[in-house]
Amino acid sequence: MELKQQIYQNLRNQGCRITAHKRSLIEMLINNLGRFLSITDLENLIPDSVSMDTSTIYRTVMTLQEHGLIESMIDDNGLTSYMLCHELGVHHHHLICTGCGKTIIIPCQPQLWQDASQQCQFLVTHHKVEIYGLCADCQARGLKS
Amino acid sequence: MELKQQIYQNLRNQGCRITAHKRSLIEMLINNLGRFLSITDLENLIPDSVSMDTSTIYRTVMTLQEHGLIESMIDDNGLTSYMLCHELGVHHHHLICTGCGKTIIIPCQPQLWQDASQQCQFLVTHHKVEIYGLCADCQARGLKS
DNA sequence: TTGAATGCAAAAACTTTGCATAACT
DNA sequence: AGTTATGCAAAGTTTTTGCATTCAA
Repeated sequence: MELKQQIYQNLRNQGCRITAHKRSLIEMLINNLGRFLSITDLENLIPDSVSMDTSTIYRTVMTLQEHGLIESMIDDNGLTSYMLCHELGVHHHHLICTGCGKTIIIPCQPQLWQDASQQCQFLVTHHKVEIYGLCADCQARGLKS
Repeated sequence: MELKQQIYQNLRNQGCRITAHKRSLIEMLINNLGRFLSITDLENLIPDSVSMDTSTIYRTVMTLQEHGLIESMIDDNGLTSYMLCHELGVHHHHLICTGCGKTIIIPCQPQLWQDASQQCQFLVTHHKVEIYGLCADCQARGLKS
């Protein structure tokens, strides 16, 4: 099934309605697969033909998150950005390009902190790993970090 | 030299004045070494004998951060917390107890991303690694994650 | 004495909420 | 028809800023 249809189906299964606004927003997220988008980014991506209130964007990304369809990331300024989950349910992390926003998936390697946590009997519940830098394209474009 | 004096010296060297307010705030941070404190935490820690405006707290932690004396961390709600640097200049990460806020230092493990980044020619500039969970004490106290 | 630090009040930035209306199924 | 979603406006939070005053060196 096409990604979009999978998402619609997932939402419908839990009583969500597929409105024109949700379609637009999901469209924008699909067009930016692999790139984190802030609320402001999303606002700017809304096509002129659509009028969507900011509160609707907030509410919609919250819905998508509750359904496990998007992953989020908090930047150094405390602002949250979102993107459609890469593979539903597969835990991973990202290399995040500060030039263009593109991300590259990297596997999670919990063994890297297992020794330390076991040693002091620390019970790990969750973690945050984000690697920032410049992707090959942005380096080629001459962007500096 | 005592930690407090080191901090004062460092600030003085760059033209900062050691005011009564800064002393109080640094005192609070020293009393909570190894524990991240939010702005609200700091406000609550101000002794009754001292009156300090919130804007002063913001400005002071910013000053300390500019001088490289405190490290910060952004929680899942986008709120920033601060603590005095463990060892100035030594890069590391933390296991962070969500029960009591205590942290345990763990070394940085660049092998987490080195393979992947080299493979796709991604130039890493900085990164964020935070491991959350419950410390031994909080588990013993019966706290659940 | 002079420039940095502070309090206060106001504004800015971001997010959430209540309610009447519109839209989906 | 019944319920969810939306727009709008208002309020809530957190953070920043301008300016007159105070304080450290």
